[in-house]
Amino acid sequence: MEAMMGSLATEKEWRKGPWTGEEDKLLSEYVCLHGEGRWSSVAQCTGLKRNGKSCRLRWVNYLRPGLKRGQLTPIEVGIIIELHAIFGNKWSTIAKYLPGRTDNDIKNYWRTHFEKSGKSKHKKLEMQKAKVLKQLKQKQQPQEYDVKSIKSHEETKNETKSYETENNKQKEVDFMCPTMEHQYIVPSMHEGFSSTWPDTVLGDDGSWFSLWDFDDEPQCSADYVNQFSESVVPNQATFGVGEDSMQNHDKIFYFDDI
DNA sequence: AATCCAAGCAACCGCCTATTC
DNA sequence: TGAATAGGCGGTTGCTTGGAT
Repeated sequence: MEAMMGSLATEKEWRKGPWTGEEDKLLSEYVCLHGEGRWSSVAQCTGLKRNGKSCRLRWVNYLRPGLKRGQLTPIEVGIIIELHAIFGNKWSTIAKYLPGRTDNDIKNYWRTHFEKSGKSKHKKLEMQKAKVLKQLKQKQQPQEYDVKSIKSHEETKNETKSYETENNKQKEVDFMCPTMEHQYIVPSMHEGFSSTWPDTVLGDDGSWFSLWDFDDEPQCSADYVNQFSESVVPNQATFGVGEDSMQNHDKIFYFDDI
């Protein structure tokens, strides 16, 4: 009876606004003990005055291990552009191909950089996006670079969804540890990439330009290309970083080609 | 130094779907 | 089978910060 009354009272007193360190600690401890899920029980078990949705969001977007902080790398941006052309505003789907980035991160980035126009700083990206979208529409068999493999991957996942929902343990593992497939699809996420590669994206002429207006000329070293190439397995989607750099791949996508 | 403004980000809201009873 | 509940997702809001004037 008391527990019930407490529960009812709690529902009317959900805390909102920024999370404190203490709240983060309580939530993290809860997840460590009970795993992800059962978010509505967090308040009961920990005394947190946060509702289940708020707890889940805080964990997924901020506390979850393995999250990446800081600016998106140019390759991540490229992946987002490509996947957005395929999936539209399916941020959570796109996020699955960018380990360490959340749907919220991607959504915020997209909104900041692509949904606002008129700023010269972003015009090249706008043009690049428009070009990608236009060309993808024109091609019935949009490549070689594998839109198809990504799509079939999603279909396969849908088919196995019922199995996964019956297997919560597996679901948790999938959630915490992106599949190997995903990791191969997004080689840019490998350690060291973001720190060694300048913040550039491919321009209309095939050359790289800086996203953040750095004065330094972007560099596309052979080491980088090799590192990139070696991390890609056959028959997986890959994302081009330059025409000269990756011609040895059977399935490759060049911005220039579309 | 003060003010304004845009970018970035965290968090909330509402809707939809899946699950449970 | 239908209602209730929980979880997931996309859209939106509001706060903070840093740069420009």
